[in-house]
Amino acid sequence: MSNIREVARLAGVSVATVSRAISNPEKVSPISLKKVQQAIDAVDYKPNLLARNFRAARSYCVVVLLPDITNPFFAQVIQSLEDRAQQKGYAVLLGDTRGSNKREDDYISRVEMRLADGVIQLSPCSRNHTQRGAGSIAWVNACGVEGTPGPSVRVDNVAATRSMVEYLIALGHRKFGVVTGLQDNLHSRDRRVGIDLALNKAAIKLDSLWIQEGDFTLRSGISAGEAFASMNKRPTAIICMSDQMAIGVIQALVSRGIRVPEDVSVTGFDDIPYAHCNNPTLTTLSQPAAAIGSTAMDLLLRVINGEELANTEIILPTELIIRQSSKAI
Amino acid sequence: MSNIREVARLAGVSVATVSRAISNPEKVSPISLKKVQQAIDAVDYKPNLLARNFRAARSYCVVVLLPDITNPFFAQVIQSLEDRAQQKGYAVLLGDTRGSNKREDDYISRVEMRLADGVIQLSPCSRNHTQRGAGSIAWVNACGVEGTPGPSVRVDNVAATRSMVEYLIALGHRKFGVVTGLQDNLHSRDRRVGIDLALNKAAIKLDSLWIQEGDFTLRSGISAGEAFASMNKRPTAIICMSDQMAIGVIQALVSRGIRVPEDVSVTGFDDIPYAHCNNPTLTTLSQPAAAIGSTAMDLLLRVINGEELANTEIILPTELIIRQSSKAI
DNA sequence: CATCACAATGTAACCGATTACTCATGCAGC
DNA sequence: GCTGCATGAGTAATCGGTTACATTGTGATG
Repeated sequence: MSNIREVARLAGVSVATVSRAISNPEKVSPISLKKVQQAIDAVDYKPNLLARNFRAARSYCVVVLLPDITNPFFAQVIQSLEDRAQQKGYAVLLGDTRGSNKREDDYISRVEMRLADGVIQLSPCSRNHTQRGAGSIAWVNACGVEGTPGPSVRVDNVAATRSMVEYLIALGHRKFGVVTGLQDNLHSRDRRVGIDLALNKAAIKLDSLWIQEGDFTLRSGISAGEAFASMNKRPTAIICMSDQMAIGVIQALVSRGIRVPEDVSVTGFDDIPYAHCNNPTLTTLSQPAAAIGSTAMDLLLRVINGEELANTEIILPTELIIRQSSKAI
Repeated sequence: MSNIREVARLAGVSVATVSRAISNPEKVSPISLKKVQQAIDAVDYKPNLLARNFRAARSYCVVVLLPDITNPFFAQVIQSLEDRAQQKGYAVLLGDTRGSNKREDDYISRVEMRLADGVIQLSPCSRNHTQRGAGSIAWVNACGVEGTPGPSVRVDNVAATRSMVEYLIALGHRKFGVVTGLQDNLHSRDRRVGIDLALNKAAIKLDSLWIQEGDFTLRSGISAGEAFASMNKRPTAIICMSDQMAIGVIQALVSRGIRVPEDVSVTGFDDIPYAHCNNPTLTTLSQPAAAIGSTAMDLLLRVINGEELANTEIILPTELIIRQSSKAI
């Protein structure tokens, strides 16, 4: 493997000149530049960026922590994150935690050990991570909830689900089912708050039998749908906290002969691409995945470059997307 | 930021002893070990792995090149890849190329510049990359096609689509539509070969009007479905080269009042999770995504560790999954 | 002609770890 | 008591770049 010293020798200049020829060509005479260029071509020299980064104490790498890359919503966010990262000369280390704290810690320690310059966390931060060094580590939260410490970008989950429930109430619904995320997930909490706000205002009570706990996946949606299908009395509208779960719920209901939306309306959250390819197409709350991704990356790069963003919180808009899976009672 | 010298000073030992205490504790006396441990705790020392890796000339990072992370099939593969990588102490750099050769080259150059130890390419290699150093770069192809140079893991695309067409012929179908990937994509070619083999054997001709070019995405499936919907004469079965396209095709057909499978059967390829949550559920060819991922990572790590695998080719089985979207004529 | 500014280049320290090599010490065996 | 060996620990070179600082040469200016 050729290194800078070999190039210098071949070009008849010093290593400093070679280094400058590569990173500050304007500081090198045209003659030297040409000699260096020829030597580089001759030995097919590629600078060792591991060495460069080591010297610069920068890895030009960021970790993206997410619970599940197979969730199309996250896939969209990470695609946009990565776009922006690439534009700025950064690479994205995939940190699919699958809900494991140990894996999350492993990835965070990569930053502490300088293999990455920062972390973007694509989920609410459930653990108290201030003590884990959110102070010392460049850290941005995306897709989180109200009250997240540090810089963050998110949507207003409370207002979003509230608008969904208000819409359903306007359609005449009074009996609601809810499919939540895991109980200790903060998304579940915020989205539930929005639901309760709208229900309380309309003086509607939520039957606890009709609250099913899921984990945002298709599979858990199917289970919840089966649970609803096997009930004697059913809600007229089921609000799901993710599109994946909504699609699962619909699948389970339909396969048991319960029609959506004729017998029951079902709504989702996220507006993943499959939402408008489902049959029936899915009424849902659209999150701006691409904007969340690029904004989060921009924030993180600013933090990495030393800007003091403290608790900068960027809130992006959701949109109620009305499709076939909901109808008036 | 504390470094090894500071720990050594604090512990009253040499840097060599600290280094050994961390990586070869059995070579250090219990007394020194304890002093070092205390010093490490005292200054909250984290070894700089960037320095370590530089010294070792290893990045413990691999690049995964894929065309589109929002395709759930790739998401599943990469999840399994990453699992295995993490087990072995490696990290996964996400290389979503979105079909851009420039981006692909950017990622490959990260390996040449030692920021990554190897590449797993999750798509057929379309360009002649032997000259790009598939010889010098640790490189494994996954999800490719017959005749890929270097180590690879894949399914038999020809046999798979052939079995699908044979199944449809057995159901009585004679008029076939096909939704392909991009024309120059090698998957399209192989899968087409399988289709043609089965059709030729049954002496069935393919009408070129019924061959639609897509790009494996939902969107392109919708376009293809619209094209079929607007035809006067339609095939009785549409074979799609990805589940995403099949779901898009079904969506477009159904929204124009064409029933699936009563009016037309539609089949996919991949068996993504949405395939069995679609309405109708999708008849498709299942690829072992998780096995592909872990096998590819295992292969790559062997190559990185100097094993000579040459043209090792691992072929994993597909399975014909019959669901609701196909029926006898 | 002396002085100075500036451009181009070279020398060598440096980043933070690992590790080959050296050295000191202690103990067993004769 | 001497030799030989094992063990533990220290010294310093090393990885491949970057860059502060030193040096040289050139041309402009008074």
